[in-house]
Amino acid sequence: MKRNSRLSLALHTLSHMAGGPDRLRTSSDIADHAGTNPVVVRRVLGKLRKAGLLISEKGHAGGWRLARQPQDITLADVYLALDERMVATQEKSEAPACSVEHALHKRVSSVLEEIEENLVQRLGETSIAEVRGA
Amino acid sequence: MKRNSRLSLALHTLSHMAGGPDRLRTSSDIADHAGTNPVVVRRVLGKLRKAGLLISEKGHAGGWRLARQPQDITLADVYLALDERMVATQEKSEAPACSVEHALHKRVSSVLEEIEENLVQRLGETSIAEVRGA
DNA sequence: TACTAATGCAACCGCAAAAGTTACAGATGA
DNA sequence: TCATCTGTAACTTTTGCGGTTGCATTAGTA
Ligand code: FES
Ligand code: FES
Repeated sequence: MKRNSRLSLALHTLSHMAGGPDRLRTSSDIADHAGTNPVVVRRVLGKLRKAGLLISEKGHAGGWRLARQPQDITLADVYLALDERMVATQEKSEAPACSVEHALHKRVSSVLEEIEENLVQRLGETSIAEVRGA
Repeated sequence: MKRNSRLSLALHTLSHMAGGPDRLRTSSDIADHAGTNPVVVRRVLGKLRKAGLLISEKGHAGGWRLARQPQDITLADVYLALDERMVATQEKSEAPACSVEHALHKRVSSVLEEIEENLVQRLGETSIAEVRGA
């Protein structure tokens, strides 16, 4: 696959599921479709399951399906479920040598934070159903 | 450093320069301040120079300074200068097995593209001067 | 002219994150 | 009882990126 694959994989998979929300799909099917492998799929979808976006069923004839209606799943739900931060720094205390202008440093961080929030808000305005829709 | 370091480094550096726009700073000074090394700094700032945001002067007593007034440099300028794409896939033809639903695939990509554009637009609303400002 | 100090750039190293892979336990329907 | 699917852990492979070294070039300065 490529970079940023997790969000991309999640979105593509959910979009497919949006048509035929009741049909169960195995991680193997999904992996074939997405050009990756079942374990990677289960890793990503597992996060979506923990976030309550998907339901998985074990055993024979098991698989994955949407936990809600497509119109009730926003891109922000997906983004947040993956727990990545694309804009803001994944802060690790990063102490700068910038002691005198420490205020400036925090200022930069907070601006980045605002941008991140804005992104999430924007993502919240589109649902999976709309992605599929048109 | 950490993840997303290029945008972060660029923003911090420009913010510092916004106070004292005429003073020349060497990549070495900047590296010390940012906790990295001169070559990395020159790599990142080089992109900003190509984008016309910075001017570098070679030779003895050379260094870096802003090419424009801080209020005329937006975060979008910086983001675009670095030529990264945080949301949209850095498309590499990624041919999906998704032949039947090819339209859906493109749809997903275009949604991601819209989000990316929205991000850039948001970044365009803040200038370096404002970051420093307050 | 010689010396010093800076950028610009290419080539490489090393690390860490992420994908890919293998293996297997547990669950569940046939 | 068997086949099939999830859940997870452990391991390997790939890759992006910061870090490092080296050196040509440029430009002040003595
Ligand atoms: S390191 Fe000085 S502002 Fe961030
Ligand atoms: S792979 Fe099917 S929509 Fe992208």
